[in-house]
Amino acid sequence: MMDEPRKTPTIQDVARAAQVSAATVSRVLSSPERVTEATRDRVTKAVEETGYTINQAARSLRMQRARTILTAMPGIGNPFYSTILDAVVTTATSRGYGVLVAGRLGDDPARWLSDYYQSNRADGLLLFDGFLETRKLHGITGANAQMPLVAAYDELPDPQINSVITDNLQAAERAVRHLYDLGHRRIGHISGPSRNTFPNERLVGFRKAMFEHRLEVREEWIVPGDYTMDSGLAAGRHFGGLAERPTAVFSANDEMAIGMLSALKTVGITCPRDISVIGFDDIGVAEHYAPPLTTMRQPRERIGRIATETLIGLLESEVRSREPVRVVLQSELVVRESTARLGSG
Amino acid sequence: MMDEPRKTPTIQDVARAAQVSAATVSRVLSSPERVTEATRDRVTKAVEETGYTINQAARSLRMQRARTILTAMPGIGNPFYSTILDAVVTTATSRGYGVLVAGRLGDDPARWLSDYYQSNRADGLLLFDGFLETRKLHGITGANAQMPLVAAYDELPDPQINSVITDNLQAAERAVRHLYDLGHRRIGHISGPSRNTFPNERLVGFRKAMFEHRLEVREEWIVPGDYTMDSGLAAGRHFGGLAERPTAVFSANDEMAIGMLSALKTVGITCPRDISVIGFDDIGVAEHYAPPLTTMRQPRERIGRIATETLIGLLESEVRSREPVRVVLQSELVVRESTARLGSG
DNA sequence: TGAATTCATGCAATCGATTGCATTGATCTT
DNA sequence: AAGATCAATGCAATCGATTGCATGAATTCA
Repeated sequence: MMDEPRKTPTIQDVARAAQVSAATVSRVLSSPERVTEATRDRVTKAVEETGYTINQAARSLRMQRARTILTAMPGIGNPFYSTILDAVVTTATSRGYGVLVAGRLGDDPARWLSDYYQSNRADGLLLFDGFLETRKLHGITGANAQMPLVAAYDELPDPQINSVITDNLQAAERAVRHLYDLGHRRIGHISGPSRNTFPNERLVGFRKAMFEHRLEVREEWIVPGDYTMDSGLAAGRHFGGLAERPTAVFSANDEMAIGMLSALKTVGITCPRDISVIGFDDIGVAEHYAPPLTTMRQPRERIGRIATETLIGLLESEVRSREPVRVVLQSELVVRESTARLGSG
Repeated sequence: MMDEPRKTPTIQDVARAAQVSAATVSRVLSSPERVTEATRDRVTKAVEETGYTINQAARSLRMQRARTILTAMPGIGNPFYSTILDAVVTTATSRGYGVLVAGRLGDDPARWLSDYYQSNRADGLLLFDGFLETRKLHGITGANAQMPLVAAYDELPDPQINSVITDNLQAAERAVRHLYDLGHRRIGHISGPSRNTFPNERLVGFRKAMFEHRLEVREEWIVPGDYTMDSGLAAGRHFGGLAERPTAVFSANDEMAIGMLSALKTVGITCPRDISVIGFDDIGVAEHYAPPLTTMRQPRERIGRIATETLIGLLESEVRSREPVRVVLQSELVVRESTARLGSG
């Protein structure tokens, strides 16, 4: 018996083995109830014997659907997004969908992404990249390429597009209230980047909460960041050099909080003795940082799962409803040791 | 002018617009030199006008190649792997390949993965999961499904399969030597998990280095871990409860080092005053942890890039060489503040 | 029992791109 | 000038699965 490289079996091979037509095999696979039990068994057996696997390329071509979703995120290396991606993959896989990951987007992201759709590689898009301008997005949804799309990122997505988001305003208020409740009155903020026209949502929430608590907002206590540890480091240096420092800081994400603490520590300012810090996201290290970080935990796993389910639901429903889907999730305050009662140090 | 949903243009549409046959359009796209400049221009123009994108499903079906690679990793949420994935996506995209991410593997991972291959969804596999047993892997490479495969993970992969790895033995020795040079003689280790038959490589390197430096290896100073922060935490508690503690610890990865420090801090043991720690990988937070972590930096970006290039090279070479490819990269010692000269605290 | 209905299955067209072979016209050779 | 050579292009088969329609057998009903 030669060990020759026999090709992978096709539906025809199965049909021959089961002594039926290819059409019947196809039916057994997709709508078994339409086939007699006897033939069904014969076919099932033949499938097993031949080791048949459906050829997705052929299937996609014929059905005009790839059973694959595309994901786009600003940086997969970022632990925040990678957790979401994990949930996306798990959910999509269990529903029989593949997950493609888009690389760094070039000059024309909309075109780049919709190419995946036009070329029949992906049926829909999960967009986790808030930096992609809404304006450019219209190239994806509008025009001739109507790629189904669910956006899931921090900042307000265009209300016209389906989205799964967390309530940043409310979360920012909770964060500030937590600091307020601990007695802090001089509160600073490291903000995320603002998009073109809109100010950063967490920054807005911060201002709103400060106003509601009748606290003074000092502009020198609001430092713009870009969600990287390095920008947190810069913010830390800024606060460290100030004559009058806030007693507590709300950072728009954990990385920047960590960067800030790292910078402050080098100039002898320790947390929570000299300054309290609350972060955002609850990334993996937050719990084990020194000190363990108080933070607003985003339900990342849920974001990923729900966004995926929403998209797949969209793909599989015949009627495309006009109303965009909007899911708003809440973040959760996780109190650890980086925030302390004022003066307790 | 109606805004009716015109379908995405096919090669036939382009052919009609350019007044040539579909065959010619195809040739302009794949081997332009075989076509007159005049027709080539006409076709190029027609492609632009129609906004034509090649239908990958049809192409895959005809060519029996999907221009897509599959990646499998134990946990995408893990920052170590997500950085690698980032590099993989960037590299693959620039070479015109898509990247599919496999979900959690079920009972029969080999079967599961090779299904992607048989079903013409992926042309090859990048395997970053060392926990997948080599024995099970043979189902992927052997049998009727000869899926091209490049493995890139810590532990010794089967020498028969292509791999991109780092030299763990050497790295472990460097780590121990660093501690030794700082005057440490009582050195402990938090190890990664051992695979069935083989002991963990970094553990082996640790023992080897200890032997070479003629240092005593105390079994109670070697704590098994599983690369999670929680297992580092447990290790920290273990060390904390010991009557005689090591003065320095080599942790098989950064997360466990962080977990350990976090546990030790709660019992008043601080780093580097009371204990020095060197980690492994140089994940993002290592630099900004308190204290900043000394670590063996793995060239994650290179691992991802080289593995991808190797796999694509394999896919595109006509002849499948019998000799497996093996690339061995070196890790780099990054000295920060978690390691200090003995007695300098 | 014969007509009507139902049901399982097969036939063949189709999805869109690629490519071996055939054809055409131009260029070269002697 | 006639045949040989070559380059550019078209024709048509092919990849493998799905599905509307046709067929024939079995079942139901009068």
